Amino acid sequence: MPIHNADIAAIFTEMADLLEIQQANPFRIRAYRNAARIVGELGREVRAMVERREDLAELPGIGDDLAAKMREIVASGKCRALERLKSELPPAISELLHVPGLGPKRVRTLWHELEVQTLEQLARAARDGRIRALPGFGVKTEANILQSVEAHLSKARRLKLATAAQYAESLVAWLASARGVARIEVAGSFRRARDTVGDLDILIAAETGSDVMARFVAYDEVAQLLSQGPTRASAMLRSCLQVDLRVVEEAAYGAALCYFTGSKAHNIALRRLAQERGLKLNEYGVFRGRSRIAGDSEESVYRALGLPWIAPELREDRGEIAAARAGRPPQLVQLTDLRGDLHAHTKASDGHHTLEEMALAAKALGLSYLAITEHSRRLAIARGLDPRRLAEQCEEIDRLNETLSGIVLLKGIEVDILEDGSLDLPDAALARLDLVVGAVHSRFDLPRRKQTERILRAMDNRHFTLLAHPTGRLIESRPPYDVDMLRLVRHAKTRGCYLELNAHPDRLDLPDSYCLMAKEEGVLVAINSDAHSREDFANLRFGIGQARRGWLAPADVLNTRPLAELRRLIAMRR
DNA sequence: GCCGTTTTCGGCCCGACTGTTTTCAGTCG
Repeated sequence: MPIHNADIAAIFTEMADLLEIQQANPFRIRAYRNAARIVGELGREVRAMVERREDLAELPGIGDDLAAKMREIVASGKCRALERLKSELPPAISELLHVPGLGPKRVRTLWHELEVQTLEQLARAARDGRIRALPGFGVKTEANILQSVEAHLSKARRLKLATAAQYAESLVAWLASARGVARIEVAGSFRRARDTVGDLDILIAAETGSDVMARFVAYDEVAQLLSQGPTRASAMLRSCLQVDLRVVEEAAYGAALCYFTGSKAHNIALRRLAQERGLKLNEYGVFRGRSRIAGDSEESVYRALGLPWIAPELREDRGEIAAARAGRPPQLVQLTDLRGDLHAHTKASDGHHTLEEMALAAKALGLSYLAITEHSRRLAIARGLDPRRLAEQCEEIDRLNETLSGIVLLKGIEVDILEDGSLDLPDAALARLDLVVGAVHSRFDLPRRKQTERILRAMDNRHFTLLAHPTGRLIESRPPYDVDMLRLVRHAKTRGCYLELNAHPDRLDLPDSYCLMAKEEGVLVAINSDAHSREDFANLRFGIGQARRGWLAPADVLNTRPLAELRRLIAMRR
């Protein structure tokens, strides 16, 4: 069985959970959690690194011990240390840790005193009223546990970023009109533009006497108030989205924004930096002794730590602090840097608007070119084009371009990459297009080597310009197909073609770590809407968010180029 | 378990809220 990074990360996470219940050294536990995160976010396959005999211990946060465990897992699929831990503890007990309100101490007590080892046993013990008698527990805790378990069994999932944005924007509008609110922002993973969001962290700067907390409680989408203090409150919305609200004074707003934006790993690294400088960093500011030396703005906080401001999308402790420290923080691409969009559909296939409607919508967004890329004939369900219909559309585009001003339509196609790596339309049909976007829409189940070679072969076609949604993932619903992305990226480099970052909120594909890989390998990425309607161009902002998470600068993005340069970049390989 | 121009040992981030307590432990972010 080939071992993927996610498998290794899962093993380390489980070890951390079990060690936590065993009340092991907390820093040892953190080392495992840290390692799980590092491996999970690593752009490269650990398996390949092992095969190439690279030194895993060179990864920050990975030492000799964890490197050896990773090699063991790659070689055998197992980790003896985990097997040993599992033999010392009930098999399913780590599930209990994931119940809100239960940490290692309580799980341990439940296990030792009541022999509770599974979620079902936990629910039964709560219903029987046996939990309230335990030391440190009470009637209320018991009721909370029961409710949490039942909610947990019905599983609240993470929301896609675009979905969370809808809930966030209406709640923010409601809160912003409260008395005495000076500033308000959604922090957390939402601000970092993660592709999914577990909860909303809303930060507010307000005068004393503001009624914002009361207004929050009165919000009509609040289903349940989970906790409420003078400065902090949590609620579950009817949409099953949890919202954490925090109110601070303006002088602390920057420090609090920094704190609640995270990530946790980034915050820990910042605090460590503060400590090195003899300072203390918390959500109220940067302190030297008892005096606050920074905190009203994020810039002031970073400055006090000797750093330039770091964009939220970078704050994952993936080297951004070192880069900032060295005076080389990446200049990140912005929505306004985009000059065009290289992937869109019209009524001709499965889109909803006409060529002209799409062109005018793109122009209204400030774009100066738009590639029309319908599906090809193989995708019959989307009314994919055959050579004849494609030729007709090309003529229509030529005619339309004569009347349009301020926007140029490019002739393209989203051609299916067939199972053998050939393209779904003959070369003669592709040759007259401005660009060819290739995409995998079938046989997601091919083994890694075959899937990789399929796409490599497609890139070998001299008309191939751009690989659409390169991993094929659908967020929260379909995993990526198994493919060697590094080989794809390097092949794209040698063949002079490019990768897409599909901005559709269900895709956000390339994922951030592969954006970084493309950047490092010198392959340009096109941030495309894959619009099927006029409204879909708005999704470009989510693509930009993912690109920024992947450290992409304007120069790393294909469609920041003016049209003439874009044509030159596309033509180079032909 | 990791890490290191102060260190190969001894550190490792910090505060709010809840529920259970009579001053604080546990959990969470």
